[in-house]
Amino acid sequence: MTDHNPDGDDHQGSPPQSADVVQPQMTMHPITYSSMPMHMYPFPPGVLPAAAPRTKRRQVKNACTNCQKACKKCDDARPCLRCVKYGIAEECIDSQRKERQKGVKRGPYKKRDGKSNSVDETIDANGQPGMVIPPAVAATSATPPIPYVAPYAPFYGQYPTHLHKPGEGPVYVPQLVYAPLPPPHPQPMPGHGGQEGEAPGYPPPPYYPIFTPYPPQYATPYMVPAPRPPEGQPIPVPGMHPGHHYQPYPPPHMYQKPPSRGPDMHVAAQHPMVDPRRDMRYDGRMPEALHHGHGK
DNA sequence: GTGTTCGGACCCTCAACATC
DNA sequence: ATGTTGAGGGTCCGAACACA
Repeated sequence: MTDHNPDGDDHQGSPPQSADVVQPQMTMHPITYSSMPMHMYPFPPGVLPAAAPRTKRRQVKNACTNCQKACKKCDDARPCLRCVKYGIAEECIDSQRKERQKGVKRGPYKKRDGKSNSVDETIDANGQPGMVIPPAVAATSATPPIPYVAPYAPFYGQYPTHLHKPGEGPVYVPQLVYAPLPPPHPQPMPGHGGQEGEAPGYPPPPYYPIFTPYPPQYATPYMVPAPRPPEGQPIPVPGMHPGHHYQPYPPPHMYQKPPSRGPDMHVAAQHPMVDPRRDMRYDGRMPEALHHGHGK
């Protein structure tokens, strides 16, 4: 509608692929916030707004036929994560979309009350320009959600915007955001630093996505506030490097196990840093029986 | 406990419409 | 030309169910 996503079809820099296993032709798997419903963003406790507004979920532009049939989350890559997971990568093709019908007459528009819809301004909380409030955010709430409001964020992170168009590079704006969890077993990632064409999607150990979408309750123990930069110093544009934001990794027992339910959750158990509902990983199991015809 | 199905809420796209 | 509106049509969450 009038809303737009603050997070785009972001293609974050990604950890190096491990080509041998699941991704014969690795394409980018936007496993980051693009595949992460915004209501799942990791807020540390105590910082989470009392009544955290439900945030929008992201959708891919075009789901593959398999995901479409199964009504499951797809992603932009082909093969998509889900198809890869179920070993049907070769069947992972874009579904056909109907042509939008034209010539549909519409009645006159209602005027918005109060008229002027000039919402988003690039004025930050200090009254300084530079803090870009994504249109959707600004337009949908009188008080912008936390990630965009505070002059200084409790945590620094990177929030890919949706302001770029296909063909353009993603636009990253330093945002007031909470840092993601680190991987449980940090390992040197060869050539890491966000490589193009990489698939953060299914990193067999030791590779893990930098962004690990976790529900808040599972994402708290090690998140620490990023230090406020010294006076006069610019707010650092955070990289996706855990070292910017985290305390040392906790022992595995400190991880809470996500609620187990459904097949995807099973995968999670093997990859504790993964919220499988948002971000499945290949586990070599057979594909589910894809039901046919949803009749919608 | 794990895997599948699917209703329906949610989201995106984009043509029609409105305003400058 | 540019901005806004809002409906069409797609995505996928999450509850319910089935199965091992």
